[in-house]
Amino acid sequence: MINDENTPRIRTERRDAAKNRQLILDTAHRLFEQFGVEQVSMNQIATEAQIGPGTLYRRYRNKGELCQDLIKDSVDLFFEDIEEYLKENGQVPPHQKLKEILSFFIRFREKKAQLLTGVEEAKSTNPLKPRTKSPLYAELHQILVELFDEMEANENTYSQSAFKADMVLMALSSDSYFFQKDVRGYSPEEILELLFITFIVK
Amino acid sequence: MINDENTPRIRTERRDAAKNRQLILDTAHRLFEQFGVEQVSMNQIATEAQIGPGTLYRRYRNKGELCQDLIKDSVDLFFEDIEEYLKENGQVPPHQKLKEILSFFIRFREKKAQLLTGVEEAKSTNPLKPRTKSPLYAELHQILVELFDEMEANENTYSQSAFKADMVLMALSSDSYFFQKDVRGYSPEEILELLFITFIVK
DNA sequence: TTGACAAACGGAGAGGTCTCCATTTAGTAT
DNA sequence: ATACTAAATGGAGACCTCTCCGTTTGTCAA
Repeated sequence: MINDENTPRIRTERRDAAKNRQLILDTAHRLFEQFGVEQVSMNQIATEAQIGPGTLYRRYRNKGELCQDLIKDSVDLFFEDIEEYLKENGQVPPHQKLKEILSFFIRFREKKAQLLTGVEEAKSTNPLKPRTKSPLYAELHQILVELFDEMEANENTYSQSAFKADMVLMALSSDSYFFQKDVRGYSPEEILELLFITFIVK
Repeated sequence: MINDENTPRIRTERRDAAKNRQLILDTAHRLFEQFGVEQVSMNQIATEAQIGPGTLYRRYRNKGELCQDLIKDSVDLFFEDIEEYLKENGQVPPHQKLKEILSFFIRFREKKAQLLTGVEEAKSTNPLKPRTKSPLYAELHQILVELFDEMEANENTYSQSAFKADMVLMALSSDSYFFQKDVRGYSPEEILELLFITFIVK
């Protein structure tokens, strides 16, 4: 039974730091609301919050991390919904569970479009793999893989669950999803259906 | 029989402009070669070429467009290869032609990795859809759609060729492709095989 | 209380993208 | 040759991201 944290000393966050964190979060939330995530710069947030840029960047290395923090609670709720659905529907065929979860995610994506896009564009400073770092991606990937595995349980084909899960999530990235909506003109429901046909049903 | 251009007057490019264009191209090529596309800024190119930033930006709105111009010839050759292959193999089953073309593209992608990534990151300034604008994307999409249609010719399922083509190209975008290589650890051949299994064979 | 010190802070500044516009210049018509 | 004009130029400057580092400030132990 190991302690939750075994680092020598858990220095609690200083009071002024905590206050500033909340100030940043509030300011960002307000500015994002008012001008849209895309239009607001880190600079602007720092200025509006009356803190130095250094202070802002020491806490969030880029706007993506800030968005990540702003959306954290919603993400937690999202996964709770999924867990609950899966727990209550263990006997439902996996392809149906898969579809339902994609539907969950599409709704989530629609509701949190701007912040989610903000999170995904954290590529700056980062040498590679922006999406991997996001816990959202990793956790969702894990869930999809398990469902794909469940689907293939009887077949003896070479497992491509991980790859298929990556493809599905790729298809639901801001980039691809809004391309399908805005350029190809599909509705969220049509996109769900196309994903289902393409990746799930045989 | 309409003339190739029916605009009132085709002002030919001024000599100094043409010279500058070549100067920019040469300078960019050299710097890209030396430091890598990613590491070279528009600023640096302008400075090195001894022209003002304004001059550079009036010709190429961003680094993506510059990369696009630098890679143009290779892209033309790439499509010539494809056309030739398709012309000579009209009777080959479509799924095989598809695989071959994906293989072509993967080789192309490997050879021109940096510039291709540079092209895809032209999202700045642009409100949306970076990939649509690229003629590479559009033309390749068209070819894939035709082959998917050919495959589905006998089946009477709801056509999803356009969507599938988008998904395949998404999977072969820098973002996804190098994620699969660097994080998932797949080789180009394995990626080709996974794409084939996922999108092409029934 | 009072150091001591790590954490937090702020802002100067390096370097980037991109625009604007006064000025220069290549072609063209006279 | 000369004048005209639209294209091309370049650099100042607005605004951005991000780092570095000297200074300030909570926190804790003595």
